[in-house]
Amino acid sequence: MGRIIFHIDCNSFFASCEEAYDPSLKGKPVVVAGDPKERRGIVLAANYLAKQLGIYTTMPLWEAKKKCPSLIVRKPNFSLYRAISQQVFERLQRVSPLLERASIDEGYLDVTEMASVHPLILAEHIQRDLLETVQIPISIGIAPNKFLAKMASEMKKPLGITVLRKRDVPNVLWPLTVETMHGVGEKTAKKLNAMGIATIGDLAKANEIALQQTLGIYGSRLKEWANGIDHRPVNPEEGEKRKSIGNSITLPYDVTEQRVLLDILRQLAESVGRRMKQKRVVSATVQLTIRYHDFQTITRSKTWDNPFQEAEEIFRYAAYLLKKHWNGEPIRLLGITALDVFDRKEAVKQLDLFHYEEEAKTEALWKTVEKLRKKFGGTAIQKGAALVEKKGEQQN
DNA sequence: TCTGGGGTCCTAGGACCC
DNA sequence: TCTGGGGTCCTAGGACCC
Repeated sequence: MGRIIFHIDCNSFFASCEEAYDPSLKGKPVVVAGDPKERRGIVLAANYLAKQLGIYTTMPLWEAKKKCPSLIVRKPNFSLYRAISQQVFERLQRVSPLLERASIDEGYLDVTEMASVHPLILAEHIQRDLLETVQIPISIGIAPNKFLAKMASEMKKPLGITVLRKRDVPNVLWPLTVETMHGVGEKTAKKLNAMGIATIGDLAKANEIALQQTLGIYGSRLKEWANGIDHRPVNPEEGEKRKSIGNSITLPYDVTEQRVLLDILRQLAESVGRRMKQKRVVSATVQLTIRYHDFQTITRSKTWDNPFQEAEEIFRYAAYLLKKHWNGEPIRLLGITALDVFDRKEAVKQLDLFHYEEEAKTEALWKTVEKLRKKFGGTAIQKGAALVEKKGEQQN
C-alpha cells in the first residue's frame, strides 16, 4: 500500500516569527537581515509583501532598501525562532509521532495510518491550528513520498495545500526546469544543461550511465526522483540526532592580528562547548574553518584520542589548527565545528570497553606466554613477561 | 557597498591492518 | 625476493539546503 506523506513548510519563517512577536508589522514589507556595518547585511528572510517587491533571501540589504525605501528591517533573533519552531513541532507531534524534523522550519509527517481522516481535511486542520495558536503560516505538500511532498509544498505559497500524486508527475513535474528541482543547485544544473537536460522530464528519461559519469551515485538518485520514486522513510530519530555542532562568524573587518583571532576562537569555543553540554554530547574531532579576505575558504580538522566537551579543550585544539594552517593572510570568517558528536553516555561506555579490551589483550598475551613456556621454557618467558609489564605501564 | 550562519551527505586519497 | 585485495579510519573539499 502507498504511503501518505505531508511536507510542512513554514512560509518565510524568520519574518513570520517577527510578525508573530510584533503584530504591528503585519501589512508592512519586512525583512530579517544582519548589520551591513558588520558586513552581515544580507536578507535572511523576507515576508510576502517584501517578496512581491522583488526582494529575496541572500539579496544584499542595500539593494533591498533601494527596491523598497520603507522596508522594515529586523536583526535576526535566533532564540525567538528556535522557541517558535519548538512550539510548531510540538503541535505537529500531537497529530502524529511519525514526524521528522528536516530543519528549523520544515518537517515530514507520515499520516498513512490515519486513514480515518481525509488527508485534505487533516492538512487544513493543521494549517489553521498553527496559524491560530502560534501565528505561523505554513504550506503543506501531500504525496506518496518525501521528494514529491517537498516539491508539492513549494507549489503554492503562502498557506497552500497541494496534492501531488505519482500519476501527476509527467504533467506537473516534467515541464519544470531542473533548476526548480529539490536537490539540484547551481553547479548540478549547469552540468545537466551541458548534457542537454533542461527539464525534469529530460532528467527522468536521461541515460543513467551518462548521469552517473557526471554526477556519481547522485545522478541515479536524481533520475529516480524525477520519475517520482523515493523510498526514504520518515524517520523521527533522524531529525533529532546531531552529527556536528559548530559556530562561525564573519568578522566586522579582515583580521591579521593573531591575538584578536585567538580571542574570537575562544568565544566560538565557549559557544560550541555550551551547546555540546546542552545536548549532552561529546566529540573527538575539531574542525577549523578559515575564510580569507578573498573569500577563499579552507577547513582543517584533527581527531584526538579522547572525546572532549570543555570549551578550554576545544579552544586549545582550534588554536593548534589555526597556528598550523593559517597562511598569515587577512581573515574574513572564523568557525569551529565539533564533528561526529555522540552521546556522553556512549563515551563512558566506550572508555569502559577500551579498558576491557586492553585487559583482554593483556590476558591473551599471558596465555601466549604460558604456551611459549610450555613449549620452550626459559628466555621466551622473560621476554613475554617484559612485554606484559610494559603494557601495564602504558595503561597506567 | 558583493557574498550569513547553521547544517548534511558524498567523494577521494592515503595510512594502516589483516 | 616479491608484493593481493578488502575494510576502516582520517582528512579535505565540494555540493546542496534552509
